[in-house]
Amino acid sequence: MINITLPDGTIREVEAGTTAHDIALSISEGLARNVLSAKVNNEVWDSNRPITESCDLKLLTWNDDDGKSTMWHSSAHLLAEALEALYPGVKLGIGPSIERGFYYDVDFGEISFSSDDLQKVEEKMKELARKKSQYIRKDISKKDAVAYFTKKQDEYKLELLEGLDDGTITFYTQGNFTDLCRGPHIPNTGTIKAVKLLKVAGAYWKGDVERKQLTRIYGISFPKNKELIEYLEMLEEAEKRDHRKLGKELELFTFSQKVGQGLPLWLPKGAALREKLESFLRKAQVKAGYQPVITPHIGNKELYVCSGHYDKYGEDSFQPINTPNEGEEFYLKPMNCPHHCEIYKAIPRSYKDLPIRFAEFGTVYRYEQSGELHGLTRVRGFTQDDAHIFCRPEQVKEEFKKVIDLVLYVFNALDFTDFTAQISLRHQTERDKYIGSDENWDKAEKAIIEASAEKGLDTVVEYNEAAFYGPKLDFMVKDAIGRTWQLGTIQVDYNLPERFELEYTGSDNQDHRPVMIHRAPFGSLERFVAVLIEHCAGKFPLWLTPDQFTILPISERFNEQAQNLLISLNNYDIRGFVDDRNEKIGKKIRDTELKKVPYMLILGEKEVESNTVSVRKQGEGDIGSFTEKSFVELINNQIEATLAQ
RNA sequence: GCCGAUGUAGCUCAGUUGGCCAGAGCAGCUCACUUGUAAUGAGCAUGUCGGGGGUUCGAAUCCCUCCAUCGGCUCCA
Repeated sequence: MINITLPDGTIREVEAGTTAHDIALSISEGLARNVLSAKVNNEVWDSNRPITESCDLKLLTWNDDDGKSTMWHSSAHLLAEALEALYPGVKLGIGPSIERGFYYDVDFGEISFSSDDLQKVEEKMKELARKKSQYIRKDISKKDAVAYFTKKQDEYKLELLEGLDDGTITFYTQGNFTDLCRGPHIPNTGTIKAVKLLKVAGAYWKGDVERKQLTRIYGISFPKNKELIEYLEMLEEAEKRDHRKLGKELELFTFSQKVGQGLPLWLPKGAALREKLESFLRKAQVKAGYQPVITPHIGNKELYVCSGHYDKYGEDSFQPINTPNEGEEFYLKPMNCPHHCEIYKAIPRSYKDLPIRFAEFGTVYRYEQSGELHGLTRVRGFTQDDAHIFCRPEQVKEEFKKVIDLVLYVFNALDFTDFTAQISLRHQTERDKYIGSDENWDKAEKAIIEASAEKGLDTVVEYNEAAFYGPKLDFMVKDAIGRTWQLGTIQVDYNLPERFELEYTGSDNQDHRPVMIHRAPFGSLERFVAVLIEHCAGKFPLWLTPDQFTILPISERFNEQAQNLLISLNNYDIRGFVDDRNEKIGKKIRDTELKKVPYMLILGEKEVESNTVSVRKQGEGDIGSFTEKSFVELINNQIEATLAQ
């Protein structure tokens, strides 16, 4: 007999060889039906794999991430089975589950496979799923495994086998398909009730640019069709919110082939939005003790040789700018920090001066690969809300806390309420790949962890995710439809102070090296605006939106009064315009609704006589008549409520 | 950069067995109406059919090439 400890602490004494499925069945039949896999001592197992020793056991269903992964991994196998049935002779790479769904990498040989073919494969998968074929696990010797795939002429699986030790190899079979796989899998294909193949893409074998490119087929599956429909609706919603689409519709930004790939052009409304964001942060930064600095868009090659960026990225940068002076080369600035280091060096610094915080909305240029460019989220010229804090090692924690406050203030004002902070630390054992003393690293890592805890952040710690020059804290933000974006970042840097030989005079009258902190609450304005657009579906917070109201005269007769009202409202520092087109009021309202302008002020005979305006709220409708003053109050109160704290 | 797909008016899209001056809706312009809470009506105009080259009597349509965009891969200081 062995003891199985369940998550609630209860212990079940059962015979060795009992399966997780048996345990589930002893609890309820419904549970047993829903169990996809099980966690045995923290390792995910097939639910029908015999348990031979006492252990902790957690049954996994669709509600567990590990349960979902099991299902998706099994779906990948089902995809492979369908592909083999339809395209005999295809060679298979790997087919894992991913964050949302699964994929399989396939070598179709001479056959060209495109998205038009997905439907057919999907149908085959559904047909195979209905057979409820069991996923059967089998231990196999390396020799037999190699023999199997040699016969099948699948060089990819053979290559995978090379990296595996004899005695650890398992095969899984369902229906007519057998795959090299460590598992685990769901009990049978019948659980896969709904499946959708989403896209086809190229992917390098083993992620290596030098290797062959395989065809990757992405898909997702669910235990209920309803969930698939909901998922597809979510994708549709994401498409509607796409910042590239909304950016065009709302006239925020554009791109021009003539100007160049990946170089965004901000239209007046987009520029207004962005300036609003900048001045918002600028104000907050002044309060937090930052000093604005300004640096040029290019820098001498020597600057980047000193910073180390030339060595690392020189080849992949925009090509150098040459001057009539032979041998003189300038580069478009890819980073602001080297410039800021030189500002730090311009004046001798005392320990009493620290921390020093230099802030700049610095536009930088990076030659991103053409295939990487994507709307505003990945561009070749962008503006960072950059700042560098130079401080003493013992000040790192306090500075971190201040930066966290600033980031939280920004997120709150923009309605990003759901986020976690990722603390990226060194690899736990391999320490030689980092620059800086162990002592300083320990100090900084401890400072980040403590600062995050003291600020009550919801954190996850990731080892081996630190930059080579220091640990960092990244903010992972969930948007309105559940997608995660990495926005703000705070990074400790020991490298640049070293390379630029930055110093300050300590109380001991000796020279000391300051610690540098890079931080950017937005990251880049371009990327941030993109995320913001998708988060709020183009309906920006009132304080930020380019046009807060539109004045809609009932007929041309009231255009003049409308203009006067506009001038008057502009005096209160609120923004809007008059729709003086010769159109019916219904048409003007419709157009304004579609432009997502928050307030519409309707002005006709009634209003002129009573010296009021009728106010209509976007998405809600008529909210009654207001005097000019009460409307201004309405707007200002709403803005204050968002920005206060 | 790589694999695959796409590129027709400002926008969304129709138009391929190669063949009359390349089409529609919306937006735009003109005129009429002077309008009361999500589309007033009539009329007008709109294109190097992504660029270049080729095949052909004839190309938006077929071929080559370049560019851009989209989906991924790789990359992301």
